[in-house]
Amino acid sequence: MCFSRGVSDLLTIGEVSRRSGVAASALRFYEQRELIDSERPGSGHRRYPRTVLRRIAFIVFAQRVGLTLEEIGVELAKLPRDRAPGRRDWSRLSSGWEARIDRQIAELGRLKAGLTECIGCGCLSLDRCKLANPGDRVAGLGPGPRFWLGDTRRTDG
Amino acid sequence: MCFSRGVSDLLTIGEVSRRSGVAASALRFYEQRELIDSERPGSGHRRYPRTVLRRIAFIVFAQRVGLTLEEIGVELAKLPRDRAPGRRDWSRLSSGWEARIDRQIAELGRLKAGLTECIGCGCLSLDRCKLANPGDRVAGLGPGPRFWLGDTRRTDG
DNA sequence: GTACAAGTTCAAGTTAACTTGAAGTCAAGT
DNA sequence: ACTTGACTTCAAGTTAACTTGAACTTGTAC
Repeated sequence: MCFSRGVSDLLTIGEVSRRSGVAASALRFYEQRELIDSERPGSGHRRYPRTVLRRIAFIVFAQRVGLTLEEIGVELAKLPRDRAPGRRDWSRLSSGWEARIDRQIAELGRLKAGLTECIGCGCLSLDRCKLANPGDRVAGLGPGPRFWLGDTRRTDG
Repeated sequence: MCFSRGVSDLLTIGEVSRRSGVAASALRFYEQRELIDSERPGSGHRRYPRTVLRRIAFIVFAQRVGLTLEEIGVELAKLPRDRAPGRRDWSRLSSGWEARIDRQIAELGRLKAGLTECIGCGCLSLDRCKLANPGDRVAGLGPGPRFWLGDTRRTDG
């Protein structure tokens, strides 16, 4: 419980974890995936500059929006390496998120409308209701492992 | 019953798979999880009554709505065992789905509003923005993976 | 100087919902 | 009878995003 680090610019992994709400194991995992990085002065213990917090914030936000860590890595790679990323840089990366959320909302709306229709009329059946058909599906939507629900297999016929 | 058409009433697993769009392996898996069942007359091959299609439809829909197979199993267990489930039975089971979808939409709406605010003002930071950590869902959700940060909130208040 | 908290690596485990593979059986057409 | 395709079981693999555990080292408070 020592907060005597006021002078130093660098944060330990525990401090970063506490400040970000992201577990230390997750931070090591992110580093392994090259989403963040750290210095190792002397002891081998990780030290992070404060800017890592913003990077972590980006990762957490992006996950909420539905990006995978791989996609997030691609986005992060677009940041300038020669200078500290500014507000505009971050903003550019997240510019597509609103549209993405809108699409998710729209898809849920269609699902809801379809449910009302299908259950209201009692035709809860795969023959009749296009709702469950893979033609109209959207992967990565909402909760649940969409990977397995999507059309991994061709369903022609 | 009286005017039975014999075995032609029963479907093979391949037929059910084709009609439902659900892979045969998934059907076996569902049976193992006791979400559906089958007869085994003679050969050991599964034979399904047509009513299984409606049951499968329910499973697929429920997944789209975001229920896990375990939750779906609980729901299906509420169906009457002494008679064939009717429209009302199915409808009762899915009565909460619309509200559930509405909650998901509302949450996405909040996310979007928060994004506009946070990115617009450039405060993309975990310190300031409550968005990334609504309640305490990000930190300390207990063991196991925090899948997608979107679903692990069975404990919502 | 000695606890003990906090850090390290690495491999393996967790979760959901399946899929894949191996090795064998059954059914239908010719 | 033979061939082909559909079916069977069972165990193990897949995916993402981490977590957990073991064995060990470093940092610091007293």
